[in-house]
Amino acid sequence: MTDGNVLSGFKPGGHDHEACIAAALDSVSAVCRERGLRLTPLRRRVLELIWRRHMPSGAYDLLDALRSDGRRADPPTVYRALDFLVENGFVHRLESLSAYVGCGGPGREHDGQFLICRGCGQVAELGDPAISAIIREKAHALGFRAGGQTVEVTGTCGECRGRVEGRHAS
Amino acid sequence: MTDGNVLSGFKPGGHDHEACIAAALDSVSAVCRERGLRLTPLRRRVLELIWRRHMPSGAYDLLDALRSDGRRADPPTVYRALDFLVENGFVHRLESLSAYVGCGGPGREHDGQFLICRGCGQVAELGDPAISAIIREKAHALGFRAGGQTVEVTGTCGECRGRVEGRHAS
DNA sequence: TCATCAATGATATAATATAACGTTCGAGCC
DNA sequence: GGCTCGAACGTTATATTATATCATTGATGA
Repeated sequence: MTDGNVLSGFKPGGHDHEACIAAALDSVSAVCRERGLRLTPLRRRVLELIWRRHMPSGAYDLLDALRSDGRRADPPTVYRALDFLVENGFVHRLESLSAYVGCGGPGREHDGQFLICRGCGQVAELGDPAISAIIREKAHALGFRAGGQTVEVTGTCGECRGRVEGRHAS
Repeated sequence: MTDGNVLSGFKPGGHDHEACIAAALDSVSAVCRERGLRLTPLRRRVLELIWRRHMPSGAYDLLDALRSDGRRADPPTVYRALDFLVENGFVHRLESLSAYVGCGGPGREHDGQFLICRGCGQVAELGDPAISAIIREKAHALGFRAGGQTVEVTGTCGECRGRVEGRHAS
């Protein structure tokens, strides 16, 4: 019973992370070319840093990382890059964490739904139309016209639960 | 096609706001008595302020209001009261606004879903089990055990849409 | 070449939130 | 009543997240 709505899953330790970063950058790069958006070196670098950590990044974490590059950077620098990335759907902001993650389906219109693991800190992104639709419908029934949806679920991912249960099991 | 899952709707201008505040306070008061929780004057006052504004309140708005009471207050004062109110389900925090609203179904276990009107700033709260359930199920299908859900929808309420459409209509 | 506008640099400050420690207050017990 | 204890609150300081503003740079097209 798998479904096709997982935009980005929990990553087991061993996945090819460099390839995964490269694929994300290429994909965003292609969308920018199509749409005439400017993926400047700064924006590209911020996007890369977000993918590289592979877990929600705070704006000030990114700022520190930019400074480690040797680049002078202040808060507006990183916030402007984030604004660009979020507005264009390349990165999502997790409201409940004040943090940012790469979008698993950049260029595709969707409301993201996020599963945030309390154990490992990783996040999975769903782009499940059934969830969006039921929320939109229930809102509509109240006369409310829905725009953007924020759906964030905290809990425990399979891998983390496995670890804990393994430790506690008889 | 109404349903019973609206915990707190958009309030038309003319509703009896004093009664609505009083009812909320009484209800929380009763739950505290049942559970042996201490609804101290400060906590009660913060809760009342939240209901009185009837729209999401920032912590520093509440702080200013407490100071207007003549009371000395600093950030930890209001944050501690909010912690108590949120932990016990008397108030919800809207992550996307960093603001707080009164819970429409205090004492009842539920994941709240919030409709946030961009026009009037008011918020409606749903406690819709179908929404919670589908999110929990989709998460479960990925091996994720869901804890708390944050569901916040921005959009336009019926009343505000009516106003805008009225103005623009032929 | 120059005009223009988007992007970035740079400084300052706003808005939200918590850490740490001291003081008061109230409930239960003697 | 007086004690003890812990929760609530007071108080100071600081951390974290975000934006306003104006100057500068740099790419693009007239």
